[in-house]
Amino acid sequence: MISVVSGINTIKILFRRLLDFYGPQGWWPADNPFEMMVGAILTQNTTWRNVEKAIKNIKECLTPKGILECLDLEERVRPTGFYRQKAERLRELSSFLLEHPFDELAKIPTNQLRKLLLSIKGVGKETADSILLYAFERPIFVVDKYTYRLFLRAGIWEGPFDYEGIRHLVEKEIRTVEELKEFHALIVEHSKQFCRKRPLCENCPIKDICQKKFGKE
DNA sequence: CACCAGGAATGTA
DNA sequence: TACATTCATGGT
Repeated sequence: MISVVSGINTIKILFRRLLDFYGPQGWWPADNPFEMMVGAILTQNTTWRNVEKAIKNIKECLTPKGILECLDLEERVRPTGFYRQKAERLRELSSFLLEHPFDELAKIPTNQLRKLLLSIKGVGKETADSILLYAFERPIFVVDKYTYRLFLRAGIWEGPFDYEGIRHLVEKEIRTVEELKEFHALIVEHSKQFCRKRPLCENCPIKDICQKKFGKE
Protein backbone atom coordinates (compact mmCIF):
# COMPACT_ATOMS: atom_id res chain seq x y z
CA MET A 1 0.00 0.00 0.00
CA ILE A 2 1.78 3.10 1.18
CA SER A 3 5.26 3.40 2.49
CA VAL A 4 6.37 6.53 4.24
CA VAL A 5 9.92 6.87 5.37
CA SER A 6 10.34 10.11 7.19
CA GLY A 7 8.84 10.57 10.61
CA ILE A 8 10.34 14.00 11.05
CA ASN A 9 9.22 17.07 9.18
CA THR A 10 11.53 16.83 6.23
CA ILE A 11 8.80 18.30 4.10
CA LYS A 12 8.77 21.60 5.93
CA ILE A 13 12.53 21.76 5.88
CA LEU A 14 12.54 21.06 2.16
CA PHE A 15 9.91 23.71 1.51
CA ARG A 16 11.75 26.33 3.51
CA ARG A 17 15.02 25.52 1.79
CA LEU A 18 13.53 25.83 -1.69
CA LEU A 19 11.72 29.03 -0.79
CA ASP A 20 14.86 30.62 0.61
CA PHE A 21 16.88 29.67 -2.45
CA TYR A 22 14.46 30.44 -5.27
CA GLY A 23 12.15 32.96 -3.65
CA PRO A 24 8.35 33.12 -4.10
CA GLN A 25 7.28 31.94 -7.55
CA GLY A 26 3.90 33.68 -7.66
CA TRP A 27 2.09 30.89 -9.47
CA TRP A 28 -0.24 30.47 -11.31
CA PRO A 29 0.62 32.87 -14.17
CA ALA A 30 -2.85 33.78 -15.47
CA ASP A 31 -5.05 36.87 -15.66
CA ASN A 32 -8.19 35.17 -14.37
CA PRO A 33 -9.46 31.77 -13.16
CA PHE A 34 -10.67 30.64 -16.58
CA GLU A 35 -7.33 31.37 -18.16
CA MET A 36 -5.75 29.44 -15.33
CA MET A 37 -7.92 26.39 -16.08
CA VAL A 38 -7.17 26.64 -19.78
CA GLY A 39 -3.49 26.77 -18.98
CA ALA A 40 -3.84 23.70 -16.80
CA ILE A 41 -5.21 21.74 -19.76
CA LEU A 42 -2.71 23.09 -22.24
CA THR A 43 0.35 22.46 -20.08
CA GLN A 44 -0.30 18.74 -19.81
CA ASN A 45 2.98 17.03 -20.72
CA THR A 46 4.23 20.21 -22.40
CA THR A 47 6.52 23.08 -21.54
CA TRP A 48 5.04 26.33 -20.34
CA ARG A 49 6.70 28.33 -23.11
CA ASN A 50 4.60 26.43 -25.63
CA VAL A 51 1.51 27.14 -23.58
CA GLU A 52 2.26 30.85 -23.69
CA LYS A 53 2.16 30.79 -27.46
CA ALA A 54 -1.21 29.06 -27.45
CA ILE A 55 -2.62 31.40 -24.81
CA LYS A 56 -1.61 34.34 -26.96
CA ASN A 57 -3.37 32.72 -29.93
CA ILE A 58 -6.66 32.39 -28.05
CA LYS A 59 -6.41 35.52 -25.92
CA GLU A 60 -9.37 37.14 -27.71
CA CYS A 61 -11.72 34.22 -27.05
CA LEU A 62 -10.74 33.32 -23.49
CA THR A 63 -14.23 32.71 -22.18
CA PRO A 64 -16.22 29.46 -22.17
CA LYS A 65 -18.46 30.82 -24.91
CA GLY A 66 -15.51 32.16 -26.86
CA ILE A 67 -13.78 28.79 -26.83
CA LEU A 68 -16.90 26.98 -27.99
CA GLU A 69 -17.41 29.46 -30.81
CA CYS A 70 -13.80 29.39 -31.94
CA LEU A 71 -13.69 27.59 -35.27
CA ASP A 72 -9.96 27.04 -35.57
CA LEU A 73 -9.19 26.14 -31.97
CA GLU A 74 -7.05 23.19 -33.03
CA GLU A 75 -4.74 25.42 -35.03
CA ARG A 76 -4.47 27.95 -32.25
CA VAL A 77 -3.43 25.45 -29.60
CA ARG A 78 -1.19 23.47 -31.95
CA PRO A 79 2.08 24.68 -30.34
CA THR A 80 1.26 22.76 -27.17
CA GLY A 81 1.16 19.39 -28.88
CA PHE A 82 -1.70 16.87 -28.65
CA TYR A 83 -3.61 19.70 -30.21
CA ARG A 84 -6.69 17.76 -31.28
CA GLN A 85 -7.11 16.29 -27.81
CA LYS A 86 -6.47 19.59 -26.12
CA ALA A 87 -8.91 21.50 -28.30
CA GLU A 88 -11.53 18.92 -27.40
CA ARG A 89 -10.62 19.12 -23.73
CA LEU A 90 -10.93 22.90 -23.77
CA ARG A 91 -14.41 22.48 -25.20
CA GLU A 92 -15.29 19.95 -22.51
CA LEU A 93 -14.05 22.39 -19.87
CA SER A 94 -15.96 25.26 -21.44
CA SER A 95 -19.29 23.49 -21.66
CA PHE A 96 -18.84 22.32 -18.10
CA LEU A 97 -18.38 25.90 -16.96
CA LEU A 98 -21.44 27.05 -18.89
CA GLU A 99 -23.45 24.47 -17.02
CA HIS A 100 -21.69 25.19 -13.71
CA PRO A 101 -20.73 28.87 -13.47
CA PHE A 102 -17.54 29.61 -11.55
CA ASP A 103 -19.32 31.56 -8.83
CA GLU A 104 -21.58 28.59 -8.17
CA LEU A 105 -18.68 26.16 -8.11
CA ALA A 106 -16.92 28.41 -5.63
CA LYS A 107 -19.63 27.64 -3.06
CA ILE A 108 -19.15 23.87 -3.24
CA PRO A 109 -17.10 22.06 -0.56
CA THR A 110 -13.65 21.02 -1.70
CA ASN A 111 -14.13 17.26 -1.76
CA GLN A 112 -17.33 17.53 -3.74
CA LEU A 113 -15.85 20.10 -6.10
CA ARG A 114 -12.88 17.81 -6.71
CA LYS A 115 -15.17 15.02 -7.83
CA LEU A 116 -16.99 17.41 -10.13
CA LEU A 117 -13.77 18.56 -11.74
CA LEU A 118 -12.59 14.97 -12.16
CA SER A 119 -15.79 14.22 -14.06
CA ILE A 120 -14.65 16.54 -16.86
CA LYS A 121 -13.06 14.60 -19.70
CA GLY A 122 -9.44 15.60 -19.93
CA VAL A 123 -9.18 16.63 -16.29
CA GLY A 124 -7.27 14.09 -14.24
CA LYS A 125 -6.02 14.32 -10.68
CA GLU A 126 -3.13 16.67 -11.24
CA THR A 127 -5.11 19.05 -13.41
CA ALA A 128 -8.09 18.97 -11.04
CA ASP A 129 -5.89 19.71 -8.06
CA SER A 130 -4.11 22.50 -9.90
CA ILE A 131 -7.48 24.08 -10.57
CA LEU A 132 -8.60 23.57 -6.98
CA LEU A 133 -5.46 25.19 -5.61
CA TYR A 134 -4.78 28.00 -8.05
CA ALA A 135 -8.25 28.89 -9.37
CA PHE A 136 -10.46 28.07 -6.37
CA GLU A 137 -7.83 28.67 -3.70
CA ARG A 138 -8.50 25.43 -1.86
CA PRO A 139 -5.81 23.91 0.39
CA ILE A 140 -4.88 21.08 -1.95
CA PHE A 141 -1.38 19.94 -2.85
CA VAL A 142 -0.66 19.22 -6.50
CA VAL A 143 1.36 16.02 -6.93
CA ASP A 144 3.37 15.46 -10.07
CA LYS A 145 6.21 13.22 -11.21
CA TYR A 146 8.71 15.85 -10.12
CA THR A 147 7.34 15.62 -6.61
CA TYR A 148 7.59 11.85 -6.62
CA ARG A 149 11.16 11.89 -7.87
CA LEU A 150 12.22 14.56 -5.42
CA PHE A 151 10.56 12.83 -2.47
CA LEU A 152 12.29 9.58 -3.37
CA ARG A 153 15.62 11.35 -3.47
CA ALA A 154 14.96 13.18 -0.24
CA GLY A 155 13.88 10.01 1.51
CA ILE A 156 10.42 11.40 2.17
CA TRP A 157 8.68 8.72 0.14
CA GLU A 158 9.55 5.16 -0.70
CA GLY A 159 7.87 2.65 -2.95
CA PRO A 160 5.56 3.01 -5.91
CA PHE A 161 3.88 6.21 -6.98
CA ASP A 162 0.73 6.82 -4.97
CA TYR A 163 -0.92 10.12 -5.86
CA GLU A 164 -3.33 10.37 -2.95
CA GLY A 165 -0.78 9.06 -0.48
CA ILE A 166 1.77 11.71 -1.37
CA ARG A 167 -0.88 14.42 -1.50
CA HIS A 168 -2.18 13.69 1.98
CA LEU A 169 1.34 13.44 3.34
CA VAL A 170 2.07 16.98 2.22
CA GLU A 171 -1.31 18.37 3.20
CA LYS A 172 -0.70 17.07 6.69
CA GLU A 173 2.42 19.21 6.97
CA ILE A 174 1.59 22.26 4.89
CA ARG A 175 -1.87 23.67 5.36
CA THR A 176 -2.19 27.17 3.97
CA VAL A 177 -3.19 27.86 0.39
CA GLU A 178 -0.33 30.27 -0.16
CA GLU A 179 2.28 27.82 1.03
CA LEU A 180 0.81 24.97 -1.00
CA LYS A 181 0.85 27.18 -4.07
CA GLU A 182 4.48 28.02 -3.54
CA PHE A 183 5.57 24.50 -2.69
CA HIS A 184 4.29 22.97 -5.91
CA ALA A 185 5.70 25.83 -7.98
CA LEU A 186 9.06 25.58 -6.25
CA ILE A 187 9.27 21.84 -6.86
CA VAL A 188 8.63 22.36 -10.56
CA GLU A 189 11.12 25.20 -10.89
CA HIS A 190 13.75 23.36 -8.93
CA SER A 191 13.27 20.19 -10.96
CA LYS A 192 13.59 22.08 -14.21
CA GLN A 193 16.88 23.58 -13.13
CA PHE A 194 18.61 20.75 -11.35
CA CYS A 195 16.99 17.35 -11.58
CA ARG A 196 16.15 17.11 -15.26
CA LYS A 197 19.00 14.96 -16.48
CA ARG A 198 21.36 13.99 -13.74
CA PRO A 199 20.41 13.05 -10.20
CA LEU A 200 22.72 15.29 -8.24
CA CYS A 201 24.38 18.50 -9.32
CA GLU A 202 26.81 20.97 -7.91
CA ASN A 203 25.12 24.05 -6.46
CA CYS A 204 21.88 22.17 -5.85
CA PRO A 205 20.31 23.94 -2.87
CA ILE A 206 19.12 20.66 -1.35
CA LYS A 207 22.06 18.51 -2.27
CA ASP A 208 22.60 17.40 1.30
CA ILE A 209 18.97 16.30 1.71
CA CYS A 210 18.95 14.30 -1.50
CA GLN A 211 22.21 12.58 -0.75
CA LYS A 212 20.80 10.99 2.36
CA LYS A 213 18.77 8.53 0.41
CA PHE A 214 19.26 7.52 -3.17
CA GLY A 215 17.40 4.40 -4.09
CA LYS A 216 15.34 3.33 -7.05
CA GLU A 217 13.75 5.93 -9.24
C1' DC B 1 19.75 11.17 -33.85
C1' DA B 2 17.22 10.38 -29.19
C1' DC B 3 14.82 12.26 -25.41
C1' DC B 4 11.67 14.98 -22.58
C1' DA B 5 8.06 18.52 -21.37
C1' DG B 6 3.98 21.81 -15.28
C1' DG B 7 -0.93 14.25 -18.14
C1' DA B 8 -5.02 11.73 -19.21
C1' DA B 9 -7.77 8.21 -21.50
C1' DT B 10 -7.92 3.78 -23.13
C1' DG B 11 -6.64 -0.95 -23.62
C1' DT B 12 -4.61 -5.27 -21.88
C1' DA B 13 -3.66 -9.08 -18.67
C1' DT C 1 -4.57 -3.32 -9.82
C1' DA C 2 -0.45 -2.48 -12.72
C1' DC C 3 1.62 -1.45 -16.93
C1' DA C 4 1.66 -0.25 -21.91
C1' DT C 5 0.11 2.66 -25.72
C1' DT C 6 -1.61 6.83 -27.89
C1' DC C 7 -1.78 11.63 -28.44
C1' DA C 8 2.07 15.62 -31.16
C1' DT C 9 4.69 20.07 -31.09
C1' DG C 10 9.15 22.15 -29.82
C1' DG C 11 13.39 22.56 -27.62
C1' DT C 12 18.04 20.40 -26.16
